[in-house]
Amino acid sequence: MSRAHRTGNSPPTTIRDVARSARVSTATVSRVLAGLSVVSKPLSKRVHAAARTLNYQPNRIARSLRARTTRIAGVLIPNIQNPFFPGVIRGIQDVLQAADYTVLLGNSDYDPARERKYLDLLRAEGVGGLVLVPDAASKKAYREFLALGLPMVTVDQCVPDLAVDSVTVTNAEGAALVVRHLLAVGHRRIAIVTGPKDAFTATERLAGYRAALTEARQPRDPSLIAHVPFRPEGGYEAAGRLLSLPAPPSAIFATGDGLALGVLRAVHERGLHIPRDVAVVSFDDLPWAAALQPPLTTISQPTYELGATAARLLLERIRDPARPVQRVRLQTRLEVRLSCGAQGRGAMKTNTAARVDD
Amino acid sequence: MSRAHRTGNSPPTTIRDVARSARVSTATVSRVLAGLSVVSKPLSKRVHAAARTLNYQPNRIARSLRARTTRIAGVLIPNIQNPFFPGVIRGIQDVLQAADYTVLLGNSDYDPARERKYLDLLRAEGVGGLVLVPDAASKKAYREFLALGLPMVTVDQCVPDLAVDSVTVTNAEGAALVVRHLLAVGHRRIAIVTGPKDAFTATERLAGYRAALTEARQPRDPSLIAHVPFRPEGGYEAAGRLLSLPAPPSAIFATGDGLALGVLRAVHERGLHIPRDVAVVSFDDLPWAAALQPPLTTISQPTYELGATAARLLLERIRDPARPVQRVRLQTRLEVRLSCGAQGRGAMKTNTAARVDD
DNA sequence: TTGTACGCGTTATCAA
DNA sequence: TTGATAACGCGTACAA
Repeated sequence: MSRAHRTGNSPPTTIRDVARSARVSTATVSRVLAGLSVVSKPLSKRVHAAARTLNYQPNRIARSLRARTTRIAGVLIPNIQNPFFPGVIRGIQDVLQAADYTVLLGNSDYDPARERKYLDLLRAEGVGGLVLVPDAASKKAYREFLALGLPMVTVDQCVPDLAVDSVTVTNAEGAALVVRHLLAVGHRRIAIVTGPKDAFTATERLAGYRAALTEARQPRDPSLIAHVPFRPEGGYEAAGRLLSLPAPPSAIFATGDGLALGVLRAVHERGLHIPRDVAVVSFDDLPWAAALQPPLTTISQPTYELGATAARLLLERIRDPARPVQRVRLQTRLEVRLSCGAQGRGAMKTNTAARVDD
Repeated sequence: MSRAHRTGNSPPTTIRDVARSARVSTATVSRVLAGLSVVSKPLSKRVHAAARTLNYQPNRIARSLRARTTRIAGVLIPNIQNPFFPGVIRGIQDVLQAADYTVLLGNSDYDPARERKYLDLLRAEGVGGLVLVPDAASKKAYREFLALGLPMVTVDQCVPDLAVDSVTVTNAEGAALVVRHLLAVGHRRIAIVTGPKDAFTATERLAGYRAALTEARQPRDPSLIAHVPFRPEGGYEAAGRLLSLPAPPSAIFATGDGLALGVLRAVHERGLHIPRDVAVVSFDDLPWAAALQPPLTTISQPTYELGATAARLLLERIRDPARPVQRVRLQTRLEVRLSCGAQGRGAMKTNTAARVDD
């Protein structure tokens, strides 16, 4: 009696309720609903009917306990507030949800300790797999996770000598595209503001920058290369230094839109005009890049696809843990707008934009 | 033998392993680790030692099955890609994680069907509570969730006649701040671009706009009010219409930075100068607002605190399901920058900025 | 204070 | 083909 009117919520229907209602055993109900085993037509019908009328939903927790794994996938991101990630998360989620997986999201905040803690938590929650934007610092933790036999996929960044599926973009090629375009438009002193030396994307983009310069037989001035944290403040500080150089650059390539925000601030504070006094180009193409004045020329990344692909890789690995490691590269694309000076440098106008677009 | 070298991963240690190692019963282990019941010193010590050396982590799934609830909290957001939400999520996550809760994140995409599905899923995963950015469309689904006795908190938006804890900001007051400032700076034809009529924040901000106009005894021109979807395209379209008016506004108040992005594009496309030809003010103060040229004057919202407060309310409600409903309002703040024409309108310069800042 | 034993809701094994 | 029953790992009556 006291149970009956508890808080007004009736206890959820279990497999036993369905079994009783259909006058079969719980085993039969399970078999019918799993659809694997063969059950006779009449019983099957009765079970389905009972399940429907009782609005039976299998208890995922009990199922997990039994199966020793859940249909939950962990997603571990260094910083949700970086506007690059939401698109990725979205892609991951859409694909996983379609496969009846739920997403458990974590934020490591670029802190190895926090990351570690989250990894443990995910394990404890019994996740069936993990999509991860790795941080160079915690290779050991990843190894442990992998050693447990848990499926794992890396997005955006790679952990060099870890045999794990990964999805990244063509960082070097994208950076080279930028530099080639800048050269074509007439720039000669091109600076690069990139992330920490141990960050995979920072390194690759820097490599692309160098390659493009070499390929054009341009000198490489080390003072035009800045390594800073991947945040607006980093870009601000780096741009400040670069613009104070005796021979300042005529173009600054920020390898991320966050960085570019800081670069822009430094440029504006000095009253410099973009692109007349200095061109600014970036990497990411976040939604606001086109709204800036002048609109920002950037490398566009397929964030959604990055996530969706990672999720697909994860599902495949869950299905077949023994399959060979896959390393997928997604294409980047140069979005030529005005901040690079494509149309603003008088005699130097070129049709690079058209050339690049195709 | 075949089990022994499975995939190289030893089976996780259970409470039984600890019990055996400490030469006590599983019940004692459970009691010691829960710390509720009283256990004698020596046994307690042995248990702790055993647990530590075996690196025992209680299985959360088994625990959930037993407790009929999990230490997972659901978070349901209409759209992660809206840069307003990551800050909120971050706040939620920090607080919940500190309380040993994990966050299960969902994206409804403003689609009631998807939202519905996610709500069901969260229930199936046995979440212990829910933090929700509600969508007017699915009031019924929320009611059901609540009827199940599941703790729930609403952020950013309110569901008017639903008795549920909520955290929102002072939308009307913020909007009024904007309008008063624009009036003080000399604007008379002030347009507002806001969200759909059934969106709580859109309505409140519109109310603030109206109130400020009335309070200053200014006429209200209905053609200066635009309701559009809360996305850049909406802002673009609305601004286009407004600027084509026979008597166009001298200032446009976009009630969200996403909207402002579209407004800005429309203004730029017409070759209009901000703030000389038209002022633009916004709501949210996303990280890039200050990097625009001119820097965007906006109402700043405490996104992180919004999330953190919601999480705290949720924890409190979980602890005490019977406590009275709490509706918390967080303060907004006007960030006066240049897009409003505070310093750009010659004779109309005022010291509003200083007045507002304190 | 400690231990035994049951049940949470499933699925899988074994007999019938 | 179907049903009884034993796990999965934990917490907690209840008994000792």
